[in-house]
Amino acid sequence: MRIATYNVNSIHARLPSLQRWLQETSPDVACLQELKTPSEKFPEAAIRELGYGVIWHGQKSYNGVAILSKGCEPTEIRRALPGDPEDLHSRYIEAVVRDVVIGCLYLPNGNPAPGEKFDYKLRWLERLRVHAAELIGSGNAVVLAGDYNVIPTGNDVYKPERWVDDALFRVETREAFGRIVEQGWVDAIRHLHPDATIYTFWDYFRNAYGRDAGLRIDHLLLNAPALRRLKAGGVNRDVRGWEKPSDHAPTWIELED
DNA sequence: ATGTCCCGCACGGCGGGA
Repeated sequence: MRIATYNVNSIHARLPSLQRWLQETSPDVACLQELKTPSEKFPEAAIRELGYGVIWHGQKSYNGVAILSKGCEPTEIRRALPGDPEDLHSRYIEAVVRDVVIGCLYLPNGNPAPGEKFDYKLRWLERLRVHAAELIGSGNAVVLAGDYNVIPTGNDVYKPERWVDDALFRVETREAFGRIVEQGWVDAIRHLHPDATIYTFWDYFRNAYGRDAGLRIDHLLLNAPALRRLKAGGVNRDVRGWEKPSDHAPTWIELED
């Protein structure tokens, strides 16, 4: 069972690339972020034509998340991260696909930091910590996949010294992410490739992809039942080199059925 | 500081977000 996460940076702008990627790699589950569309304009038919069931939670202009599952419908559990009913950003959707609980998340960027946006990011990370604690021991295999907007360590960025004041790499951000991981979650890609340089994002500026000046910010966190089934994982980095790419590349893992 | 892409608004670039 292959599970992928892909920040598309607009589902409409990215539909040709998304279709090509789904056809070429055929993931069983695809978690999408940054749809940038109201729910009613989500291209449901185009997704279903490729053989995927789908649930989504859109928002005009910003954010937006979706879970696609090949050959079946995701069974929705929730479409908001608990803990703040006044937070209306579409940043979280959760479903069961076959026997795996999938949380699809788009964590706030948080820049500029410090500031209100950074405070919101840290509150969101704390809400995720509380919810992750509920999920981890639920008895199911659980995968929390998405754009975390967190660079976990200096090995996950091309020049860490340039990012120390950025909301993606500030100490507060890494510590908040660490408090989630220490519950017993495993960062699947780093677990499989402990010493490799792996990026999932290259910004559109200054030929970042051509220079391989990237960041690793798209993660799949696994609880123990999921980790026991982990076989492989990686990044479809060539997708970042396609015409009209997202600034992120799809990141995937394979679990035993 | 800059760079680029995408959105809405509303048809021409501009502001906001990343």
